[in-house]
Amino acid sequence: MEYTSLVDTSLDLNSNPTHFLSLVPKQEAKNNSFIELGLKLSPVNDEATGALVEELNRLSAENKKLTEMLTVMCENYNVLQKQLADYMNKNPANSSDSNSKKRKLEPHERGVSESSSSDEDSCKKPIQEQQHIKAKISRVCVRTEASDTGLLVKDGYQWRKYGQKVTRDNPSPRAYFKCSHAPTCPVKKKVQRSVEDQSILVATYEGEHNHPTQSKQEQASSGLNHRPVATTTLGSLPCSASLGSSGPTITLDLTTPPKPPTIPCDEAKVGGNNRRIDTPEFQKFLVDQMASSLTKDPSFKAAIAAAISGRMAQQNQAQKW
DNA sequence: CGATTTTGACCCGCGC
DNA sequence: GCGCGGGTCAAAATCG
Repeated sequence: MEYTSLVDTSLDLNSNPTHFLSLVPKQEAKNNSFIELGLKLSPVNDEATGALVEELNRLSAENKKLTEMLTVMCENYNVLQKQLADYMNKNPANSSDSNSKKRKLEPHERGVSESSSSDEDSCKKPIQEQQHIKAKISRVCVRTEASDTGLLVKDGYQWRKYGQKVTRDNPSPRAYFKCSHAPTCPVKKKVQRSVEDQSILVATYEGEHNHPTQSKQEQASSGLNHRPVATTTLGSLPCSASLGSSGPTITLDLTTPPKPPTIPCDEAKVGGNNRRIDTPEFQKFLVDQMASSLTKDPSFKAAIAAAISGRMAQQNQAQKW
């Protein structure tokens, strides 16, 4: 059992669209709802911006409370894990299967599974240290066309591929990239297709960029890979987020049109509390978690900015026609 | 012709 | 100590 399964915050951003739309006047929400995500791409309306800042502050406070709740959950998880270990010791026959399949974990898997231990630790570690770790490694999942075999995840930065390997646990090759925008930039990126779903590219970023991203024009011209994000209203994008010690994982579905929220029953339970994911309180938490995850990750911000500006350019073109 | 990608070789940490 | 596997290097190939 992985820690992340207990705090799986996977959600469709569209799960509660009214929450987003209620923050700004309808007309503006239609065109500028991405502002909730901290992407100040165009100065629209000072009043609306002020209201949003206020809303963000309120959500930050809520987020703090929820972080405390998460800490409690971590402790509960530790207790459960100990109980499981005891049970496994008493019933070795049941555990033989997992023992026989001893294997080295993928780095990104390690990131997730280590989240069990490191998140355990993180419950005790100072918050500053946790944030330091989270700033160093982040993961972004991008859904692509199944037929698309490329390993390119454009995110507003310029990358130079320096290696490719086929790893043991995943038949798809893993590509290694270095940031080539600035020679001194220490950031590295690993991109590999997900074992479970070949259409999902998992990009793992290590380090932080010590330079600004590409210019808006460059981003717009490069666009997002595979398929441009087909909407400026990010709130309707099929998207999910999950927590891990290696930082938040964002999954963007760039291939499917926005769908109504569909949350599997078993995913709708959180931890042992059987808390429903569709409660307003929990959805608020998820949305807040999403927003903070997105705004924390500069690469993701750049990717969204590129996608949005690209889309806006498309719309401008369409209007001219 | 410079930048980028490809790919085999090498290095190094880890488990046995 | 040895083998395995992930990560990196660097020469050759390719691209624009």
